[in-house]
Amino acid sequence: MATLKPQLIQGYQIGQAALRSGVSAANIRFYEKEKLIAQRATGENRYRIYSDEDLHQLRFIRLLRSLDMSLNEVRTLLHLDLRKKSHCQTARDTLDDHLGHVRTRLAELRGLEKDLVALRTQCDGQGAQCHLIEALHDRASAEQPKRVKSKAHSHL
Amino acid sequence: MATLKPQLIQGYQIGQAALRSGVSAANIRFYEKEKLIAQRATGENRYRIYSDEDLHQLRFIRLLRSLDMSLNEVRTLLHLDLRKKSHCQTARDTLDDHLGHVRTRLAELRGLEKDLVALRTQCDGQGAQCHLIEALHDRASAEQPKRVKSKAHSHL
DNA sequence: GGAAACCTTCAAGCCACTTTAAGGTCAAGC
DNA sequence: GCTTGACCTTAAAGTGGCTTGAAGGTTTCC
Repeated sequence: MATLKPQLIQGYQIGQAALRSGVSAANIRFYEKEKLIAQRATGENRYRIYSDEDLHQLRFIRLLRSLDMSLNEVRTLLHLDLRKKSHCQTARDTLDDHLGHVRTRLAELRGLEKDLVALRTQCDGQGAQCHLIEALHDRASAEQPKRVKSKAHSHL
Repeated sequence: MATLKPQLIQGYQIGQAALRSGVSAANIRFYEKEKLIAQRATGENRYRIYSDEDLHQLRFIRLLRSLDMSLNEVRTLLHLDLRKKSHCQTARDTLDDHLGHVRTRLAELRGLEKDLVALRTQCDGQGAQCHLIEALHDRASAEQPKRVKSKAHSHL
């Protein structure tokens, strides 16, 4: 059982930081390697030590990732200075861009759902009236090879 | 410029198969390696040759992929016999499973959209009234590290 | 002093491809 | 016959955002 131990004077070891930030230890190391967070390995035994501010940054990253932003978008937002007008603009643009990606993907998925529901009606579940597989093959025959998959932000 | 050349007596080379199926040549080779399609390299010069039936199968795979099914789901559906009742059941289950994934992802994305729109209102675009970055940091502080990312079908 | 529970690095695996490198084959034109 | 260029071949590495595993070091408790 992983538990929340009392804070050390110097800070939290990676396991506690993981527990308290919701970012796994391996993932924290990964973010460090990707330079999303600073290196925190200290001298003596090479254990990483994190402060409450570090925890905040980890939660911030987790929030942006939960909004499905890419690590590059996260990187952009991480280095913003609240006071600069140009940085406000950057934040807004990043958010707008991302909202665009999400809406595009939403439209695609709604189309998918419609297609799948339509296919689903081809099968009554009893076997006697199942034209599902035929329907799939018919569609394949009817398909014209025009479309190109959009690859940007396909992780959505 | 890639064009539709007349069919060879024996069939299509991989480039023509790609053009006519909508699956890229490299991807066709990849599907062969993954055993979604049979090996088609012939004797003399080791060029692959595809028949119209092969093209149909490629289009079938492309259709299922455009419905965002995983290669494993595609594999399942590829080997079904239309006449067997149990296979109808399998097809139906696969489709239902997949519909479930799509709907889950749709719900997630709708939540994301809502969150992003809410954040977006924090910025008026003039800089003077921008609380976007503060809002993001406030959220990070408020977040409780409970959630676990669902990894199954995360490609949706 | 020994076991459990931490921590470390480095490498590989996941998915569905795409891209690159280095080279073989073939038809047309000179 | 020789070149040019458009095909084709394989194998390997890159993409993104992680997770998992191996092999070992450290710390703490009994």
